[in-house]
Amino acid sequence: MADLINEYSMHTATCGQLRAADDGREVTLTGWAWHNRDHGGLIFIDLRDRTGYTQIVVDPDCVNADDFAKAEHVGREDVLMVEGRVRLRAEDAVNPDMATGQIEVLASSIQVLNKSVTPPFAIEDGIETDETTRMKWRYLDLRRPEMYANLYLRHTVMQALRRALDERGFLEVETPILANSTPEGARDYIVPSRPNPGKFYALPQSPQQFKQMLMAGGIERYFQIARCFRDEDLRADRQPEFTQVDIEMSFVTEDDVMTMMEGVLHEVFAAVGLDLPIPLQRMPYAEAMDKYGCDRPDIRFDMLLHDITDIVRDTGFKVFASVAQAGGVVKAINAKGAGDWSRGDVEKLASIAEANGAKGMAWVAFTTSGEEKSPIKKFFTDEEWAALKAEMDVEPGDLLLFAADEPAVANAVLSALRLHMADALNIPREGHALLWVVDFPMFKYDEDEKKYAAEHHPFSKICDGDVDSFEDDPLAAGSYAYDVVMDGYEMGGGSIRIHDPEEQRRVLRVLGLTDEDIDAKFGHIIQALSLGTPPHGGIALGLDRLVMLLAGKDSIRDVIAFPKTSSAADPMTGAPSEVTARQLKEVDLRLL
RNA sequence: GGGGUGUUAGCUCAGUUGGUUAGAGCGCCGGCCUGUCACGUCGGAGGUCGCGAGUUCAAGUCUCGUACAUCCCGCCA
Repeated sequence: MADLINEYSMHTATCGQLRAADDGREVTLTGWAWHNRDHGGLIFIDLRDRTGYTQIVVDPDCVNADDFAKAEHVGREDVLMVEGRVRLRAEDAVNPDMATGQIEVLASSIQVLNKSVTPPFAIEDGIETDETTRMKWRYLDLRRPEMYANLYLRHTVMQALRRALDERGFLEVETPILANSTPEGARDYIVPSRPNPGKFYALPQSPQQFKQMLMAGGIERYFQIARCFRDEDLRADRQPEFTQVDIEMSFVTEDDVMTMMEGVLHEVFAAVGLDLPIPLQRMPYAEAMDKYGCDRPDIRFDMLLHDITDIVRDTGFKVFASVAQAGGVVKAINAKGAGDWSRGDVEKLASIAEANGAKGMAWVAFTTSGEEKSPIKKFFTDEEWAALKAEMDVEPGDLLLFAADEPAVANAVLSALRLHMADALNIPREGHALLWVVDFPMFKYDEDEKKYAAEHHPFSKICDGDVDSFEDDPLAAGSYAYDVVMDGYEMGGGSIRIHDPEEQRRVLRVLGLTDEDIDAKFGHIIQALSLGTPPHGGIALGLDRLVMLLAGKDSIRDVIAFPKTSSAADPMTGAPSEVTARQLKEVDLRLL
């Protein structure tokens, strides 16, 4: 074994990097047997490592009988060490689709370092194997070149972030994983504390409080590539643990944070070969909601929402008129190119509208042959119809889809339909589009809980013009918060924080906390603010989402080495699992 | 918590109106093969049709329940 280790250290080449210029080199290659083509008297083995693959030629005239016999029985994913000589391929044997296709390695010896049983799925790009199967044998999945490329991309992004932030004077500081439960926000993952029976840590939903304490501690510029935990249901872009690039700065304005972030992102994009034009567009929250129906608009295509409430306020179509007169809104999108869809296909869209809270979905189709097909046209006057067509810029081939409801529902419905129609109509969404969404409201009203909640989080600073009286009309108060949106995803968000202890206390009171709650849960923050915490602000980027989008994937699972399934389980390790009675007793817990 | 889709060979899937012995491609095993690169070719093995009930003379197929996966709504300060 010692000899083998020494031989490993004598590697002279990797499988993916040999070229015609290497002709004649004696090399030692290690890797996995990928494809094996046994021609009886001559055997080809594609040997793969993380850099690519090379064709090994096993000729009985060049290896001993033992090694030839080994080559005959090489199976997929066997781990090999091959010694041999690089040689140019004959002209008609060159493989132009292969990076190393100019050459091959004529083996002089073959060692099998480890046999593999037949793998449960092919180690190839583009496989359509079920994700659970891939996750159960994740180490095999990671051998696939595209998965290595995803992790390499992630690495490149992380290194570029570290470099860019270091150059700007940021200190990388680690904050606790065993933290405190917070009353606001997502459900916590909790961890029992053995020395403190009946008490629990919470895994951090973000390092938010710690990074503010670091500002109180005079660090001034902090960052961390931080693991965050939220015990909420999963999505394609949500895992129970995920990674934030967490950043905080003292003595800054919104503009300072956004400008700094633009510079960092520009360098990150450059590191992966992309040009990110900066400064980024800044869109007020209200405009995003008005035109796109959501606060994370994909601005790579239009199909904007139009407010037609005024046009239909007195129309004979009672659904529209009653919503308009009751203070709701009637909005519409124009899906150009869907005007010839069958009635059945159009009506199937109603299920998307209903999934987002609509009671129904009105539509008008303008066929390319000039017909106007709609169940609602008969209710409109000629003037209303003309105004509608003018507002929606109607041409033959258009399909109008309507939502009439309270603004939040109408926006949600049309936002979902807009994205669906962009997919259905193959509207190009290539490249990347980033923008800032700014001017967020401080509060929203939670109808279920019958109380106010923070739109971003309760540490965001309230706009100067609203700060004296936000208790009177919380929903009217703005905050110095900003999101960075990429390709229709919320890729990051941040704010200038409250540094006045009384303002912080007032905000928490609006959220329904008593002074006792505030002292118990946020006393350390209030106290820090009263002890010379500088004005500060920051941002957190969703690293998984950023890398996912840069990799062109639609799930963050593809850019996380060991992700979890939709039930937050790991099919490979079996986590989560039961613990022993003794373990429970040690932390003073009993299962119900 | 709710809705959609799915679960058949190691992998990806097909399986008609409920009907006899459940198929294909790839992979796997064996034979042949000295220029292939998704090698070719000949042969072979491989199935508790997710699980549990029910209807029926008969269930992969119909009904109910359930588990898991995946997408979405709620949720995610």
